[in-house]
Amino acid sequence: MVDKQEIVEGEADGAAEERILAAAHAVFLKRGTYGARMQEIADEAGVNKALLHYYFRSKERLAEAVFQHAIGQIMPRVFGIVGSDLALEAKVHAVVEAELEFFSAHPYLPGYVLAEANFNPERIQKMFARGGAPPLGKLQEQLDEAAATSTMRPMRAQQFLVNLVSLLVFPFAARPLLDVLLGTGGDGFRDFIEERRGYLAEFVLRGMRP
Amino acid sequence: MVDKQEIVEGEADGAAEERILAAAHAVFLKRGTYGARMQEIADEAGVNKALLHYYFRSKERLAEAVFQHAIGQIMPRVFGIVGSDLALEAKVHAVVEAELEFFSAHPYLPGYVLAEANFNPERIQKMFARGGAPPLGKLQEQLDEAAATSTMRPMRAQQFLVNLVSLLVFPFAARPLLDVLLGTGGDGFRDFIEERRGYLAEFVLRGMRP
DNA sequence: CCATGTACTAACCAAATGGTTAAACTAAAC
DNA sequence: GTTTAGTTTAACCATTTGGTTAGTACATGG
Repeated sequence: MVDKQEIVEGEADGAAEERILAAAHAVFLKRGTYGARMQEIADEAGVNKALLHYYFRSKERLAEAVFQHAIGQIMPRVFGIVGSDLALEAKVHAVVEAELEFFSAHPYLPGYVLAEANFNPERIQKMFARGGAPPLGKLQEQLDEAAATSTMRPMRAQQFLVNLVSLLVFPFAARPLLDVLLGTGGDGFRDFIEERRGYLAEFVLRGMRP
Repeated sequence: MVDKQEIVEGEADGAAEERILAAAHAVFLKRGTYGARMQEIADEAGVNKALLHYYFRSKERLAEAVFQHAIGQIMPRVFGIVGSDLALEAKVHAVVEAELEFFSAHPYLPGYVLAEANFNPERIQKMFARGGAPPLGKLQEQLDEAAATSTMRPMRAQQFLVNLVSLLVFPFAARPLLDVLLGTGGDGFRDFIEERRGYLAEFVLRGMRP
């Protein structure tokens, strides 16, 4: 048994399958699930269209794999921070860093995920049917503690997290709009985001002050 | 020339055209532009499919009409407030009220607009090519004034507006996700939004404090 | 009452699209 | 060398989809 080497038509290992998934990721994120064409994905992967169905039975299944892969890259990180033992302030800073860094590297992702969630809500329900909720227990304790000592105003963890995530995700999801409405084309947008990186965490925490 | 009266097959006035636009609005918002089917729009409007092409030449044109109609309902309102002579605090409160009220009545709209902007950025560029930018001059003056008197931290109007809009729009755009992740189904979401209505304006303003 | 322009529809069409099939190629097992 | 099992493809298919066409119905205006 050769451990992963050169192959002629069969390239290598699971290379074709991975290339298909990567190509599907690119095409789905750019065009959306309904706008994406199986042929375009095949072309992008340098593979016959039938092979897509060989590895992923249908477009629907392929879309599921891509969606799960997409959210699987960022949601666990954020949930990990939120549920950690970090202090409240540290959590906010950590989430800001994690999301801005990640979305800067994957700018199309937020728009894709939101669109998919809106036009295919059944998939969301199906995927998160069991155990997809963020670990808000610890966060709520911290918020309650801060409220008890009058360090912060009382707030539900859900609201707190949504506020934080809103400020981080929205600019990426609305990027095409911001580019034209605010004139943040190309580098302008990157600068815009960098500016936010510098103040967003404190902005959110200040908003909690009594 | 009869000034707009009853017609037999032609229902009345421009009723058919309006019904088509309304149906298109409903279907496009629910399924997205690529997911929408001309036949479904025709059915929803109770009209032959050919009539869609009679009034709007193509799906693309119909989509443009729907999109323009969609953003034309809310953007001018917000821009009006932002560019008005209201005091900074009043502007924030007014925008919060205006957007939460509007999006509560049109919950699908944010998701649709963002998806459309992402998967069809050319349309955005084309539509806002000339004169679509928000009037930030006045707002920036107010922010500068507040910063000069150390009432608020300095901030660019763009950042300020994006922060405000992020907090207002994101929950609606991400509603299917929040419903399942936070368990805000049906009434839960409405309550969630009502809670925000009570504190968001002050939250944003507090975030600006020095 | 006939010509006219507008609104509307049934039937149709070509292209695109997701999906299938049968065969070919490859590497490893025997 | 032959078999076997996993990959990969060219060709094909049924259906869907946006769009067109030819014609009908009808109110109006001459």
